[in-house]
Amino acid sequence: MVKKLSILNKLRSSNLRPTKQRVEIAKFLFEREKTFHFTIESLAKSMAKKTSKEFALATIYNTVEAFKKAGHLSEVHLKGKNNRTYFDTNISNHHHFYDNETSELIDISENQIKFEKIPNAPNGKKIANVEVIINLKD
Amino acid sequence: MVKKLSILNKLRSSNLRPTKQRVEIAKFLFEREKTFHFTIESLAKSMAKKTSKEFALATIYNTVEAFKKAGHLSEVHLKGKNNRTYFDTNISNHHHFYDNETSELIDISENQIKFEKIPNAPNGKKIANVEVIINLKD
DNA sequence: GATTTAATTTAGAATTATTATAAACTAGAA
DNA sequence: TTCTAGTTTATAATAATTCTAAATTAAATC
Repeated sequence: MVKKLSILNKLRSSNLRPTKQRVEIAKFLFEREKTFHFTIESLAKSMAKKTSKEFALATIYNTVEAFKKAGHLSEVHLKGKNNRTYFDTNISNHHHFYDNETSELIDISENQIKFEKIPNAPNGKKIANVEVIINLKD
Repeated sequence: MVKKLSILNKLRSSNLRPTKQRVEIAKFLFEREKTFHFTIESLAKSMAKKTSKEFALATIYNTVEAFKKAGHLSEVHLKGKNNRTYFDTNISNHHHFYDNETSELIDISENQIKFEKIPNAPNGKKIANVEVIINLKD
């Protein structure tokens, strides 16, 4: 009951009408202990399993985009071999392990990586943020 | 003449027949002082300018793929906002600045970044390599 | 609770990057 | 010169994503 409420608040406070679809997706994505990585395709499959009537793919796209805009999700700027866009429920500044074999992402919290040396931004630019991807192999 | 020859050698030693198209593309990509970043689209445009008869897009794809397989090009595993695949004539281990506004990449050599702290690979995995992307803003 | 309205969902078409196909062409061997 | 396998090419196919316009629905108003 508490969780359900916080989902509704999360949606409402972001000016997103808590429709059946958004609530279902939000519950699936945000009612978790750990951070969660997914693609549109994997999310669509998960929602199809969870509910009898499956959601339109466009709704998955719309909802994820809306959640991203609202700051509840972040997009991972990684081009894996499967060419799918990854999303992450972890919206804090952080890094990733990436396993190209399994296409799996694992979070690395910001404080697990420290730089001894890093270059300055070129000419008139500033550093917006630093993303580290540690590619894994067997 | 020397340059032309090294291009021919580069192709032949990779078991790539030095066709007109491959030689033209290779000259454009590899006869440079600095490292060069491009997308299929930008390369196609450049080749169209350079030559009267433009190359088939499939040839650009085929050639870039062949050069990549031969180890003359590397693919940048970055998903920018334009959703194009970037290639890099710098095939050594290195890092990048990325300007999301202009979609421009700038190389950072490996020795310009040093880690004070980095996590171990999970479970049975090993670290294949580490890619750092420094996102820029104005 | 019924009515209204604007937001949302939906199916399907459109778009975009990339890959596959199969016919025409060509480098290099014989 | 002839032959053949490797290449190029135009075009079709595929795959992820976005667009569109009609149907549905949340929630405000009566």
